[in-house]
Amino acid sequence: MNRVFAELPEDKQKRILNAAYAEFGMHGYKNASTNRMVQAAGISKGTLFYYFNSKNELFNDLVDRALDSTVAHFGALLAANEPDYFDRLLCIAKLKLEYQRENGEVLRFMGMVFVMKDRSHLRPEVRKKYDDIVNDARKKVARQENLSAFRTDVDPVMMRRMVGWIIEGYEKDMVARMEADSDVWQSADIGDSWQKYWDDYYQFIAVLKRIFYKDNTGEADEK
Amino acid sequence: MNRVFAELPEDKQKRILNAAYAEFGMHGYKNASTNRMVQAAGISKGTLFYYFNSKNELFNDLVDRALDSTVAHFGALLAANEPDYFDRLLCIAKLKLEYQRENGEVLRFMGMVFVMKDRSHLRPEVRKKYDDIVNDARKKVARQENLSAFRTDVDPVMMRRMVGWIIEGYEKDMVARMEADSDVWQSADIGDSWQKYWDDYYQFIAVLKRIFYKDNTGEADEK
DNA sequence: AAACCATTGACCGCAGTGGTCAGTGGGGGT
DNA sequence: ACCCCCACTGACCACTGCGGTCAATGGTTT
Repeated sequence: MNRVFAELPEDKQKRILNAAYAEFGMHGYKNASTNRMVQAAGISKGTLFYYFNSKNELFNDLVDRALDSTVAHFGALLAANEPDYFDRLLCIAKLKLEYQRENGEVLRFMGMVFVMKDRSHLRPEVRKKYDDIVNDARKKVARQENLSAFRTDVDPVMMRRMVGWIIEGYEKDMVARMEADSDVWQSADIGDSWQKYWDDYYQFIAVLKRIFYKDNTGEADEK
Repeated sequence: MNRVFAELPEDKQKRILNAAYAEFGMHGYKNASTNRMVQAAGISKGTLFYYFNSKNELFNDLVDRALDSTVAHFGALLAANEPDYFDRLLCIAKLKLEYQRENGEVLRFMGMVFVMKDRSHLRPEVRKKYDDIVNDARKKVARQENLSAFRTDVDPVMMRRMVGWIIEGYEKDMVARMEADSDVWQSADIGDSWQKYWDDYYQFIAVLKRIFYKDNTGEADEK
């Protein structure tokens, strides 16, 4: 990366990075077009290659930045120790959706990198950094597992998988709803609609507890 | 579609169609390459365009065939009336995975058509046929809804969504496992490993019933 | 005035696209 | 033996879009 880029006004940097994140995130490494990037960023082709010498260098730089950014945002989470399984999921979701709102391109980009089958374009150092971070996170999450409050008539591993699928589905829905409402955000007070989503989510987590924890019968004994 | 193609030996037809299904399914309409298709099918480029006059005609023909094929395979399901919600899901899954095993390319292709945002390449008649079938299926499924056995302490709509996400996740897992085992199938007796998956699935459905139906407490009262 | 340097966009060679068509060769009719 | 038919081939076409380059530009500093 060229020194000049680092000294650019922050908003211009962001415009360029976001355009690149979005393009890679949508089309993957190979099908991402530098032409579309520069058009979206509002700069000329020459400038992009002046800042980053090649498509590959740009890509690796983006991965590196995205890793730093996500670690900075989610790192604290892994240190904290919320004891309840679902409350911990709630924390994760909160951070994730917060990050999604202000940095959606980066998350989609990281998702694409995560499922990318061909990693030959990742520089070894970057690939190592990526693997280290992912493994570290996995280990820390595993250490926090505590399923003692779960109902005992269902295999806990299966239960965790189920919960995972449900959360995934719910979050996908939530993001879709948020994107549908995103034009409203531009003008109206964000706090309100944001709160609405969270009320929904709290209720949703409460349902999960009622279903998967042991001290609730199928019949309504609370509401 | 050329008359000559219809008079081809069935296996040659299938080889060509499957190659095309796979290519479109993997890369979408625009990025699908007729070159890769003919290579995978083991025919020459000229032949493909002799059978189907253009990429677009081929695509529409594939959609049309896929619709007929899936309707033939799943049509009976919508008429039948398995009263239990989960057992009905089980029927669906059984048909789906059966179809998947012998016709995986078609399912992936249909999935791609289903999520395709740009439908400008679908001929109007084919688009209409597609929409009619999808809407018809939706209506019939909705008519069969009967949630009276579900626990009453959770919103039934939310519950149905959760079940949908779980099933989706489980099936994705199952397909992945099946693909990992697919080399085994080639030689060993298929019946056995196939049965293994179904035992798993039955158990999985039993768990869902235990969790989402009302007359089970959180503690083990059956196993 | 001169040197500097961030920025531009026309341009390059290339890879891969959907589609074409003169040519080929085996089978059947005469 | 002949020829005609026609399914089939693959070299070829015009074209698009790619990653990447570089002479030219123009504002700023010396």
